[in-house]
Amino acid sequence: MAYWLFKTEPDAFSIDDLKKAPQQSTFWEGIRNYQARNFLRDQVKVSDQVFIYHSSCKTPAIVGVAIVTHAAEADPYQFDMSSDYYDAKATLESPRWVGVTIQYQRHLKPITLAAIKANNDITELALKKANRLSIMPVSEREWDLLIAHG
DNA sequence: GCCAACGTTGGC
DNA sequence: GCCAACGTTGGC
Repeated sequence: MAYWLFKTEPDAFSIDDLKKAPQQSTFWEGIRNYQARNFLRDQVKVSDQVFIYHSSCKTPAIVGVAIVTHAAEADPYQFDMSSDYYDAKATLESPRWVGVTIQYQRHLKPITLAAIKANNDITELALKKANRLSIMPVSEREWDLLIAHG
């Protein structure tokens, strides 16, 4: 089992939206970054644990935990010409973009970016750098530290 | 709203 | 395959 951090803009889709969704689940669509795509396609597995992180908002923070309930599938929006996520180079035979399905687990007392940056025990997490990855791995050690901290 | 950091594109 | 120009992300 592995641990991940997924970024989302709460104005677009927040952890509360996830909690309110049917089956408290959602297909995590719209990832259009190759490094993030590769993680989703190759490494994110059912039962992996996911930190939900709110970005581009007043207080950027890890706000809760979700669990992966379905491994990577083609993101249907890449084929939808009316979608912002449409990609003319993607084909049904070889989809370029994928998404996974996650289910809400629980809220956490928000672990703010400021707190993470100030925590000298957290050294590997890509958030520490000016990293714009929307899907990033979290080591088991740092996951446990963050859970205990928050 | 600004802007630094970084990813992507495209000409050569 | 290099790299400049451009676009996007995301914290502040």
